[in-house]
Amino acid sequence: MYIDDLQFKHKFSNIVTGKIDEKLEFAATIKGDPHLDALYYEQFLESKRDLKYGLMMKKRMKLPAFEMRDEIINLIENNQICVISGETGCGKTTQVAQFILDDYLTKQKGSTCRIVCTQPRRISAISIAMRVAEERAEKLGNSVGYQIRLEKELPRVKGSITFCTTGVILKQMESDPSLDGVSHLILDEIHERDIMSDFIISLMKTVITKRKDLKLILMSATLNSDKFSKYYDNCPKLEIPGFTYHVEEYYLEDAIKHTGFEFSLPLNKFREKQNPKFHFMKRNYDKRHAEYMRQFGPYLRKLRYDKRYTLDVIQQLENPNCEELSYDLIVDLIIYICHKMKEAGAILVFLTGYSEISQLHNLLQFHRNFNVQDYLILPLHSQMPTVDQRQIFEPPPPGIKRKIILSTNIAETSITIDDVVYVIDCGKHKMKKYCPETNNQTLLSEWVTLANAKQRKGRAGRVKPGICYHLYHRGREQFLDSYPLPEILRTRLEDVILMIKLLQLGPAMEFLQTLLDKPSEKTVEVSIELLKRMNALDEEENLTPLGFHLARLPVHPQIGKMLLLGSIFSCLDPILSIAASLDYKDAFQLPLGKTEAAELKKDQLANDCKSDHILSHIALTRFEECVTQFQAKSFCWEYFLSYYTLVLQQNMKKQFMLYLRDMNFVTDTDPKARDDEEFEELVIHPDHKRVQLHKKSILVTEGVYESPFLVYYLRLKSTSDFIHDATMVHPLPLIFFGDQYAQHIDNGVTSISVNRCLKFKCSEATMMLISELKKQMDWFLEYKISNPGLVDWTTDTPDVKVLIAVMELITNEDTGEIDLSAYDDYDDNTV
DNA sequence: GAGCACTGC
Repeated sequence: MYIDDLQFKHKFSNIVTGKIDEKLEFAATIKGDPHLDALYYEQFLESKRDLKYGLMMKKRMKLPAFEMRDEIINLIENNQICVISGETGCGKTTQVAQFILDDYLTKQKGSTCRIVCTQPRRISAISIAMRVAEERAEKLGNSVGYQIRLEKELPRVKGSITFCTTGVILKQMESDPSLDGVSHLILDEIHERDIMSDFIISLMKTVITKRKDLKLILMSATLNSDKFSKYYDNCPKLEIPGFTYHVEEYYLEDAIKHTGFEFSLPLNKFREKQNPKFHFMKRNYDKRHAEYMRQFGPYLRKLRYDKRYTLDVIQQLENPNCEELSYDLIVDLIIYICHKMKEAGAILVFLTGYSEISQLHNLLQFHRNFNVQDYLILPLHSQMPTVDQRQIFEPPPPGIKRKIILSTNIAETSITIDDVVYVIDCGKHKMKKYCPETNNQTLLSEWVTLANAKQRKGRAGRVKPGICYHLYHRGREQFLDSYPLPEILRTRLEDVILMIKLLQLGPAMEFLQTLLDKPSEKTVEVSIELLKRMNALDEEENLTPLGFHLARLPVHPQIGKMLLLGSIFSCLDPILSIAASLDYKDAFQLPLGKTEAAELKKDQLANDCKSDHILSHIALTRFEECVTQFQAKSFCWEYFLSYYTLVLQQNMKKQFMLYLRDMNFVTDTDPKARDDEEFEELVIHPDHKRVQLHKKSILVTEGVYESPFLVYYLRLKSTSDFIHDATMVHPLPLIFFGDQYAQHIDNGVTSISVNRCLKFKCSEATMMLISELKKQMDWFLEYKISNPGLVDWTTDTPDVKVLIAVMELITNEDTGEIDLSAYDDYDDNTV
């Protein structure tokens, strides 16, 4: 049996080590269909006579893009690749694809036109598709459609436009890299520089050499469109002027001038209290002050010379703390706008995160110069329940003077509120970063870039002229970066590397060098190392059978491996829930001012399971058990859960089952069909660092741990080094599912170690037993992964016996049959 | 003792 296995693996590696070029050789050119051409032409003429079409056309004609219609069509027709740039409001996203399609339809060659337009976000893919269908006086599913993960409304195959997320088209290209049948690929919003866009831009460089009849249209904001044109050998570029209303831009100096705000003197509280630390604080302050003046002295001197601001204002700016987030200043500004500014419209305040929103919300609630009843204050954060509410988009109810939205950068691109006329930009945002040298992920607040500031300002000018306050002074501006660091330079690359391998693009490093911005060699090395350690790549960096499965699954590789093991061990249902929750997002919400109640309900739901992972499964199971939508919504309301997140998690589980069935790991797509017992098993990330359990984990309140070990998925440094999700585990699962297994005999004492950092004392007999079982289990798992198929638990074969023995051993650990105790000096990563 | 934002046939 195991000899077959080796042969299989050998054959397998031949399948996946080809080159993408060979696949692309078979790329076919698109053939026309005269019958369809005529039919689509007739239908097009028909829809043009529709009253609604005419009405929509009047609006479309006002868009700047419309005036450049012929230029755009000619540019695309005469070039295989081009860049179209334009600011928000120019209409490029809704019009360019329609120009192309209408041109084909009119020339009676509609059957040869199939446009795919990618969007970075799910919501935009749907809403743009709906808008475009409306403009064409059609329903979705005729000439316009969309596709996002787990949701689609596809248009007719020929003569159509499909709006999809970049991830969807990339996933399709894994099996169809030549984009068979697609005539135009439009990559929209590429200036955002998300990983998917960067990746597809590079991938297309190879594809277009073999698909000469495929047109590639790159669409970006004007600011950095040159970069894309240069990347494609200076391909032609067209700029569409934007259309937004003028937004008056103010800075910190103006905010101080308008409100008369004074910052508290930095050392006051220490002086008052005769604090013994005063001298230390003073030295510290003096140093910061000197540094600040070195940087901004010239600017402040210029201000004095200009006389545009009073000396009082300039003195405020000389305080090195003046650019630090001041809630009092923001409150004063909001009051100033509410009392002094006549123009109706909502106020949008950009803050960095949850606690800032919460604090400002509190201050406004109880401020004596601010009559809360007159205003509608809405916090906006991805984990607050308000994101699912329509209130945010609707005009304030009668009797309410203004809508005031306190938001994170979610309102910068993802959520658009049309009636905003005033923007207050705190000048900072939080950003996730990865440091390969320390293998740390961080989430810290930092200065925004000029591109962010511009985008925030633009949010005030969507319906009429607006006003934007940036809470840093003009002197700061020259020190701000132009653009945010592209996402590909800020993350680990395991999934990107697996994609490179599945697409047969050669050595990972070589391909990554061809990207618009190249990730550091160290990051690539660290990621390849992890994939090798997981046994997803072999020593020559080829996909192993396991790697092949992981590359195809639409989840991060570690979560994919968990899914495969879950199916082999027949405990899929909880594993599917955990995978959906970890890979997508936690469904628990954080309602402002009700966090304690939310925590209590969470604990109640957890029912002492000592696992955030099992808790996510409980939440989803209880949700799935609800019979009616009303029940489901009440359940969510009671436990502060997001209905939409749970629906998506539920659908993800179904999707995972389909994948596992196609890979032959299961035969039935009912997740509970073969679950034998409840036991979970997770990927282990050992580290020698001291870490803290994040407060959102239910284990935080747990006083006594039966076991000193936790497994986790996400570790992120913010105010401290936090583990965000955890499950208490006993030593044996760690030994069986951890890697780098080794045995030791030191001075006659036998022990077992895993992950090079956890060492367990045990008797020699135990060691021999575990070692033999582990060896056999690993063989069997590798075999099952190379030759997927159901494990037949009813048979008596040695393999099944091994699995059953392991499962019994693991689940009965607390019976104390086995002597196993942790070495103290090795348990560094326990919490 | 605490939670930027996205995304996958």
